[in-house]
Amino acid sequence: MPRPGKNSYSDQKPPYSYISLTAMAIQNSAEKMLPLSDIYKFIMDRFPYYRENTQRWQNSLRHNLSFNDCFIKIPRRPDQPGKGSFWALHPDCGDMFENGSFLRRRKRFKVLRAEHMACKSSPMMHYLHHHHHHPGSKLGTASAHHDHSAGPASTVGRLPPFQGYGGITCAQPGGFKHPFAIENIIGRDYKGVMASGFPLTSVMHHLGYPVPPQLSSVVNSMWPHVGMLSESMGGVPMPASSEYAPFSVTAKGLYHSANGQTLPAVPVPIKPTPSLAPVPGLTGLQSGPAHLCSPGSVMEKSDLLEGKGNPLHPPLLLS
DNA sequence: TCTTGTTTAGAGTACT
DNA sequence: AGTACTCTAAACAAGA
Repeated sequence: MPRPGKNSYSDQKPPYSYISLTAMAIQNSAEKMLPLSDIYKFIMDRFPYYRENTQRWQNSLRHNLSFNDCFIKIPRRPDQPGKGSFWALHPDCGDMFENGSFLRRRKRFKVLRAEHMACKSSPMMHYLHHHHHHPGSKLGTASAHHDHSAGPASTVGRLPPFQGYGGITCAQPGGFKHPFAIENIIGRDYKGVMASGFPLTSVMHHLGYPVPPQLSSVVNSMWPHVGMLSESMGGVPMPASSEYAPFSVTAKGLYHSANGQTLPAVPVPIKPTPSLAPVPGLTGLQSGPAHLCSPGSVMEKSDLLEGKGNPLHPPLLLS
């Protein structure tokens, strides 16, 4: 069996669905929204597999963007010339991949008719609505001394300080953590991992603060093809990895909490390809639900309407 | 013309 | 087994 590492997975299909790849790209962007071409670029940069047969997978990807309610289209402003719209993640789509598999969602995200009108037809209005009524979040309050408006200095300079949905509480009063936020991707045990100082960088990123290179380099070493904290965030430049980080990272120390227990910190395909060998020290995680995203569960829209509380996450404890 | 976006359809696969 | 989800293909329209 080929061992993870050098070029093992370079040309193999990544263990992610197009939906997860797209969400990754969007979530990784500074503004939490990307034009189609940038989504393509992100995927091709990170996954050599997708540098071929572009017509095929790009068609599928476009299909996914249109078909799935978890993606919303945000029109360009008149002063933002360019082709196509921006694509963002629906603020309520929550933990689509909470079962730990990035190949298959637990449940398709579907918006209600009325909301669909607001989000799909006029997503920017939806964004404005949410942003207006939910200007803060638990993440925000956790660092209340920071000026929330001091977001990422709009690296592209083409948009207003659109912070994406990552900081919007929306229907999750406990603090919305997007499934593709690094917190959810690499682990749920905040307390344990916080001890290593790791998710702090993501939180900082969420809040729009520059991240010290020494911190972001840790992140990049764990999830290099995602590059959550890339050069645009002031972190170290992220090489286009030829490996799939979840199976090749050497982050043993970071995956273990203080009591030595191994954390379910990697996205695991339901049916790993033979070459997707488990990382030493992560045995037992490659099969079955990993629950790596959060202990919360995706709620039906009807549940939301019935006011059954936070459907996704308990309040985030940062202390 | 090329890119983007929408829609329909069918096959394959995982989940319940 | 039935259902749900993903992937692929294709046709078509609209806009840059």
